Amino acid sequence: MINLFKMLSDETRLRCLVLLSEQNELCVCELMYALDLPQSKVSRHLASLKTNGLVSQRREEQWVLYSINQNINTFEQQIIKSCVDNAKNITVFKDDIQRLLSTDSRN
Amino acid sequence: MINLFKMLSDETRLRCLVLLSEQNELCVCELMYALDLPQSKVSRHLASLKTNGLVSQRREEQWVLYSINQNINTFEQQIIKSCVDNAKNITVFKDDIQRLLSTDSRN
DNA sequence: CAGCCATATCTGCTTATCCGAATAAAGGGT
DNA sequence: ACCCTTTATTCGGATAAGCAGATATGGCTG
Repeated sequence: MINLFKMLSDETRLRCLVLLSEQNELCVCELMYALDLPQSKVSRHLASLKTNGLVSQRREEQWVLYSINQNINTFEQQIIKSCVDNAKNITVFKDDIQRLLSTDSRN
Repeated sequence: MINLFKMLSDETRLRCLVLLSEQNELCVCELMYALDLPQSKVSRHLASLKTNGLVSQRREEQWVLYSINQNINTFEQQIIKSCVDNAKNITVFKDDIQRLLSTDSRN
């Protein structure tokens, strides 16, 4: 539990998780674009989400696609779902999704 | 959200919240006893839970009784409930409750 | 009012977390 | 082989968080 909450207590990671929950799979550059954050920051936080088992990655050509790990336990699912629901009322998260959908940010 | 998760990402605070969820009201010395932790640690973490609006306190004679703040929002309620449910499967938390109930730790 | 108990806070310290900038690695296309 | 794009990692520094032990505060009791 502690580790899950540590992962959720950083804004960058929370925003990544919310976007990934909405979108199945996203590459780092799409997340960078949607979050409007520098590459090293996004990549670093995705790495820690992966280390803690919350996301998984697969490579497709030059991109690395991240998604919510399908093997997370019920508790983790519950909490993340609550976050995603709650995020719908919060400007930051709504803006992220707006930006994500606004253009094709993967080149 | 971030603040809630920061509060939940420390073991001492999480254990306090779980105990308080089960027991309505507890004074610091009961929590110290149940958690088997030094007074300053328990008090410090209760203070930060209070600062972040998760618990409230009232004084009764020589004791200060803490309880889950009744004004927390739906999201916070949801998350804390999930924690309490999940804690039922985890040894640390079960032991805390055992110790709490084992004697009258308030003098 | 002195002493006791419960609790809060301060002090000095250690460790964890986060950051941007720079560099490395890995694949694709020419 | 070389360059370009995408992503990962390393580095040094800044800030935050956590701790134990000591001290302070505040109510109660004799």
